[in-house]
Amino acid sequence: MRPKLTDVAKKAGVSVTTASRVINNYGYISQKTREKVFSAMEELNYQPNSLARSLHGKSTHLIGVIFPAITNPFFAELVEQIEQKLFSADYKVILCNAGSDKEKEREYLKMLLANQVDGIIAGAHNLGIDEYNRVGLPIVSFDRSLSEQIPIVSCDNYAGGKMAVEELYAAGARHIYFLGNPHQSGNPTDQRLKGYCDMIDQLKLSRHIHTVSFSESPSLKLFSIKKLLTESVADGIVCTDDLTAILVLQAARELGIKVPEQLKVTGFDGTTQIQLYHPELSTIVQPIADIAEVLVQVLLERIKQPNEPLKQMQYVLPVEFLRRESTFKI
Amino acid sequence: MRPKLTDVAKKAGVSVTTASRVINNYGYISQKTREKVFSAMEELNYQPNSLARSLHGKSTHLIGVIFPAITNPFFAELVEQIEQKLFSADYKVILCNAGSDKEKEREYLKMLLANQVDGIIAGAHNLGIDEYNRVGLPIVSFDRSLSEQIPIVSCDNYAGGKMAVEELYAAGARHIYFLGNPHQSGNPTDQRLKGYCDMIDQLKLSRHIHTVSFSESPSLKLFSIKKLLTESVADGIVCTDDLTAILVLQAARELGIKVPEQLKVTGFDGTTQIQLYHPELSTIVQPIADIAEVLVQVLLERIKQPNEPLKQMQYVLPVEFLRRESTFKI
DNA sequence: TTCTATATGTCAATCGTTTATCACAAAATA
DNA sequence: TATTTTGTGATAAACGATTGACATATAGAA
Repeated sequence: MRPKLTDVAKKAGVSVTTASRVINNYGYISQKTREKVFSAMEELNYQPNSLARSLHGKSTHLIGVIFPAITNPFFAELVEQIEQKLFSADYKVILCNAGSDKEKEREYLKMLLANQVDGIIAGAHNLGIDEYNRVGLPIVSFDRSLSEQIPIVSCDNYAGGKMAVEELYAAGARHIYFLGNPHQSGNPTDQRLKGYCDMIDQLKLSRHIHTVSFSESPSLKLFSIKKLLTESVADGIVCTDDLTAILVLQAARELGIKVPEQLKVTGFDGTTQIQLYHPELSTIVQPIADIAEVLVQVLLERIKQPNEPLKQMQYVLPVEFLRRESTFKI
Repeated sequence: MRPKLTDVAKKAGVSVTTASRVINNYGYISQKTREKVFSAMEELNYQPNSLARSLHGKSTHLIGVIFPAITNPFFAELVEQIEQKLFSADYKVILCNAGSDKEKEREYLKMLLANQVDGIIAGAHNLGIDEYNRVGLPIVSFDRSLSEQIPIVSCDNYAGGKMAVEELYAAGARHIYFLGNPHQSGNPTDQRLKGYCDMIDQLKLSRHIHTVSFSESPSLKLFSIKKLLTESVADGIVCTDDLTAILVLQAARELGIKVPEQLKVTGFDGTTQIQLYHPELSTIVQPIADIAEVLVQVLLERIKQPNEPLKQMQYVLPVEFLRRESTFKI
């Protein structure tokens, strides 16, 4: 049995009240007693039961963080940043890896409520708006509008889409394809697509929109990309994420298509990992650290002042183009 | 204010006792009341406060999972597997990204205790044995011996080290270098090194052991790898992890060294991600799903029967060699 | 000496939920 | 009709910690 406050008090030779006074630092306490209690805690490896504490209205200092998959380097880096920032603010993370599973996300949401988290950062979006609306807790959403009440943080997906086309065009590509997830309303990828379309139109090129399912297995994805490359006349491809872009590079290599000479490719996300381990890939870089920072700041503000009206509903952070070999001009 | 049991009872027009009976499914309850209570819960979006519940001796069904960094694909995949398996067993994960920070790991350990987790899976090892010993909770360790009482799950690092040398030798390499983290006692990498040494001796080759710090920034790492490649006569390199191996490939490419003609390289870990996005790399594949399975099974057994003596202290899972282009025989 | 700041203890209520005990009634069974 | 089963409610104790009210004691200051 884990030790409790009474055990500490007994060991220190003081009353429970005094022990509690030491721990919670209120009332008059002599230096001597303070030390006695602390060393008793130390000896017993005592940790105040935060469950019991929270019952008293004290906050749990727990934040639920829901994302689709930490094996995706982008989410991994974002979650790690979020975790670090919350940790410095003395909050701890309960990580929910919801996948693309509606039921799992719902389960997790319930669990977070049951565990009295102080707030939620939602990055997985399998559930409908109303389910998030009913939570009755401070929530901040990443990259997707959940409801009127929930602020959204995202990068400038639209500008990213335009930028990618612009760069490919400047590098000489004229048959610029878009390769992304199947359309799903409300999805941030839509903005990237919109950026692509608008810039294509502006340049008086023609649109070529292809989709590969995100959830599809990468080997299948690779297969359909090869099909696309052989059947099309593309000399430029805007991918909606880096992993897809790498598959394109791979497919091109296998088919003997030279990048960037015959084909230019851009990705999206620009994680540190991809930048380091695939230094040949040009990409739209999301400001991951900043996104994390804003998510955390906005959430903590909501937690501290839940009744303040929202200052801002949308936080759109700028993206940057990282020019690497895959879009070099010949 | 979140709704409580009394609110549900009131809304359903029953007593708290009855409501509790419905939720906890005991005693006599008519179908009618059951429905009334459930629909009241539904309407209020009620979740029983798991804090209060746990106070009553019910388990939290929370597991602490401590790892150094989820941005490392190996840990990401392992953690994701663990999370999935725990979820199916109706346990939820509190993720602790401890980095290489002793203090942070300690903080997290405290937090997990305070939150009454049912058990811990420890994959970060900044802390000493005694700190884990004092926890007084079911713990399972990944890849490192923590104490006499704590079972360890790992892959067969020793066999992996031998296997890598064997493969490089078979492919024609005779100057086989070892590239890994600086020595740190108790570290599983030591076993990989030992495997390397034993096999090198057995083949009557000479040992060449080089280290690059794990925590070092990858660009620095890349720099020292280039230095190694230019200054040495290596024709084979055994890397202790895939990421390092990829840097070696990158360095070789930049230096115009042909892989596998002039240099053969093996990695270690063999995550799905690396296999997919770096299909040219030969590597020792750890059975990630199996490791997760064993970690979870052993832990859950400890939780269910904390007093049973441990059946086994070490669970060593087999590794496999994945032969790809980087170790092709010319 | 009297007053007060400091230091500690006792006691009890509280947080939200669970659960045991009693009590009572209606329905089903003998 | 008598008895048992089923269904519900009221009450209170418990989980571990917090906190306020109150009592008491000692030190030093006025």
